[in-house]
Amino acid sequence: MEASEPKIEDCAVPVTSTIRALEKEIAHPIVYQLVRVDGDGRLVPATQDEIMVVEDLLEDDKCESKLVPDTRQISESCITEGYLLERNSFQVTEEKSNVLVDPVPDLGKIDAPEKVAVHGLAPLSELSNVDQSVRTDVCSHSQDAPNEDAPNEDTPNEDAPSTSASGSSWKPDFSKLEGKICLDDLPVKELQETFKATFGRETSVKDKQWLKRRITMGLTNSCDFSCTTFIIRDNVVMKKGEEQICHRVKSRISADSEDGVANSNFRGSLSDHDNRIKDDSDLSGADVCSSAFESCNVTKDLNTEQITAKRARKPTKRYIEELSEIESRETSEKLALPDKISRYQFACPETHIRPAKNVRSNVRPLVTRQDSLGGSGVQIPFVSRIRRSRPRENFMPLLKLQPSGMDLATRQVRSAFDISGPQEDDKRNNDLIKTSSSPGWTQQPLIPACEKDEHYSGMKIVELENDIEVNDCSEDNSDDNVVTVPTQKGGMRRKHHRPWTINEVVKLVEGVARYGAGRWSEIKRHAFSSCPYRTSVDLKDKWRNLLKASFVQLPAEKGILNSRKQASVPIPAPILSRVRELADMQGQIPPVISACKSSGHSSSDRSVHEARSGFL
DNA sequence: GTTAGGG
DNA sequence: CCCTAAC
Repeated sequence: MEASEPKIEDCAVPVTSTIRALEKEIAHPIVYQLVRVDGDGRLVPATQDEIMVVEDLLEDDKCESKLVPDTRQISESCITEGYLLERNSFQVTEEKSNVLVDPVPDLGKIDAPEKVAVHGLAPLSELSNVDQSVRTDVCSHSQDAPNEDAPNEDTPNEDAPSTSASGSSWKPDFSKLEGKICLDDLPVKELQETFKATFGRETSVKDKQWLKRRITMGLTNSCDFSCTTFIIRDNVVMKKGEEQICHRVKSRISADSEDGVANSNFRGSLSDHDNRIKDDSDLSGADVCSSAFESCNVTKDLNTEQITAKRARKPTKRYIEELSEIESRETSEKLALPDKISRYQFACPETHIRPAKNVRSNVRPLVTRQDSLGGSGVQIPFVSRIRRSRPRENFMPLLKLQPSGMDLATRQVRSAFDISGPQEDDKRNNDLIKTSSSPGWTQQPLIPACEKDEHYSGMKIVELENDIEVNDCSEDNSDDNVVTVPTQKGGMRRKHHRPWTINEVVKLVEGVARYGAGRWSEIKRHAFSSCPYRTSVDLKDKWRNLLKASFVQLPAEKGILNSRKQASVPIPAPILSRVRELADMQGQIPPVISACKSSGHSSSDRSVHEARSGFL
């Protein structure tokens, strides 16, 4: 998708690693450097113009954040740690902590480097080694940091604004973290409190799972927290000393165990992606944190040794859809996406699906994804459950075939009598069948009077048969011209839905008898060479349906045809019997039904292939 | 390209 | 009939 686009930089994913001195008003400005990842992976320092562009973008972004109360929620989905900034003293404002990546370069301005406000976090494994004394310097979330020295633990931010995005002086309050806290044990209210302490804003979310995930993730992603002596394991916040096996635990963020709801869903829908599971033990912080970047080919400098297990199989569309459903369900609780956000999505052009690892961690780096399906290559916010198949290609012929307001049945009836019906190109045989379902008629099905089947001849045939019947048989013998001659429309019209005629059914059944079920190509070649509109898949499908119908109908095997008042073509019972017989021979009989078969056996041996089937 | 199966 | 995974 991406690669197919004529791009200048050969799929380079422009990523900024650092931006320099953009925040003049900040006490301790972040020192970034703006670079662009070149096609070969080199980091190209940004030009002055590019920096200007980014500055503007950041300005916009800041304004935007003020308008959007809960930008952080999005950013959390986008945040990707894994960057160890060069300086050990950096300041991250709320706005700046949002990772805002526009992964799809506007072709019009490819030279402009993509704006990336890097989350000021090193991998947790490293940050946790940071001396606490530098904590406030390292991780203050406030712009002016008035009380950066003493996060007041007695008054846990009761006056903190509900939306901290606009440069509030909120600081995380970890006073609650004295001792162990098991998030699982907390009631919703407590969780909400903890949420507030963690994020500095109120939440009305009652979903415990969601709260726990948010808190865990928030703490894990928080510099402040990681600078403490606490770690998180399995929804339990505990002192580092108490944690024995903390090595990989601290990286697991909130992994499966806590992620009850969502993860179980993932499990269900992902059961075929086995390697997911096996990755379980391999996960490390760097792996988790960098996985998103990894997908973006930015991992060159980052923990590349972790990048090993790749998913072997591409996920199915269904997987993507279900994933989207889960995500949308989660995000729907939070906020409506501002338009701006969509421009800042973090999505990896290389992968329209996220690696499974990302799913498992609660970092949700992809708000949107590349949708290569349907060949559009367009980036869409979510893969909603839209119609999967491509739109009907040639419905114009269909419209032509069904002119005016005449409904199908009427048209068919008319054509049955009126030779000069509008659809002369249609085989009248088709119309014969359809007639049986027409309103005015008794449900007498019209059986093709095939010479070989006396059974059919025994059936009562309605008046109009004689005419049509001939046609039907003619089709049976040499319908090629009729079928193959589509119409004056040019090219063969491939109707998207052409009801199966009895004749075709018979041919199919005979074909199955002759070549065996499953040899659809063979059957198509021989028996349906004159029916180009029946593909082998069609034959298979029809056979499947016949099979089903036959066993449904068999219990009440009247000699009559199914006189159900259905619009579909009723299949004569004898044919169904034969279907069943063939199915029996070919071992296609459902075990349940196989017991009660063999009763109508005799009635079905009328066809030419009866002898064959007999000795078979 | 074909087959099997789900939708 | 469409779509897709597997073969």
